[in-house]
Amino acid sequence: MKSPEELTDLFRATGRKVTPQRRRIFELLQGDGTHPSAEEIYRRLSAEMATVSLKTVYQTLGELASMGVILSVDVGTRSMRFDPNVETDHQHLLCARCEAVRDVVLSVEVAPGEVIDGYLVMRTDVVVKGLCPSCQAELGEAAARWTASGSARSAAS
Amino acid sequence: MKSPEELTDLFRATGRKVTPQRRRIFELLQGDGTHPSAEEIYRRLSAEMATVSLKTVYQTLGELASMGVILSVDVGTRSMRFDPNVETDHQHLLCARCEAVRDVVLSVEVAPGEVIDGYLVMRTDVVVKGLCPSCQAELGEAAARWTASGSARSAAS
DNA sequence: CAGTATAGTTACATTGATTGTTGATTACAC
DNA sequence: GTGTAATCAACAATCAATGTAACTATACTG
Repeated sequence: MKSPEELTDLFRATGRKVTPQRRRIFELLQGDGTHPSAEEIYRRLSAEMATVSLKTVYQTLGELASMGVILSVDVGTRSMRFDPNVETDHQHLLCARCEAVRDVVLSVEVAPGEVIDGYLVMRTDVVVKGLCPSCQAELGEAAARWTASGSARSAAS
Repeated sequence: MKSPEELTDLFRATGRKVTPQRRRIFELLQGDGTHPSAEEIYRRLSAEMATVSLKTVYQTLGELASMGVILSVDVGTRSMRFDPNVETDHQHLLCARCEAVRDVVLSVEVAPGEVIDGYLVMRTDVVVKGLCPSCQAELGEAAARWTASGSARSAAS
């Protein structure tokens, strides 16, 4: 992701204003590989700026996403997750238990521009659902059974 | 998907009751390849049974899904889509414009049971986003531009 | 460096999909 | 047929996300 300074310039250059709340959101996202939700960013920001509104967070994240500076990722958890990694093409790993999300590079067999079953392909999104290392550790040998059973309801595709 | 008769037996065998509304939902799902949402099923059902409630539809679809008779599919549209095809392993094609969903068989490079980046894999879901044939036709040569621009907001992964 | 247009902020209301609650109704095993 | 547990319909509630409107602050301008 671009640095907070670069984002500040980019925002001003595109007629946007940079407020303390926005600058802080830029900083919080920098190098964050945990794919936080808007609520999570809001939680962190609220700790320092008691009066920020959730709306401000959604708005800033939305602008960053529409500018292509971050990615808004839908992995089937109820809420959108935000990913500062736009440099490398990648897919996502989702923990079925704790909902941790991690980037993973996979080769995708369907490329944009191709036509498959009559559909003109734009993009292909892959979500690999499994158990993260710490959830495996917490579950112990129950992990194999948990994965076999498909975990929670809603097969999510 | 199992036939309405088989489902009736299966429901009774598992202590569930089969009401006219449920039987009709079984029938509506039979061989439906359009991946209807709960609202869509409700819309169709309401045409014949004016007083059905949306809750009943959600409840019945939820039970069918938890019994493994249908799949509840999350392709990033706001609402869940339901898929009677549980026989063959497949992935999904989503039209970015009209939100039509179609099954597609793709080879997936990550198999359940494997460990990737420390994650114990349970399942891999692929959503190929593009333009369906009729939307391409409606857009004409604008189709290429539309797909290039990524269409609507929210890159959905 | 002050003035001001305009974007951003907050608090609050609203939407849309889905789920919870409850009292009335009904399927179905006996 | 009848009893009783499951299901139903109507309504309220939830959760993520967005819309509204009055107020505030940023960043050009002179």
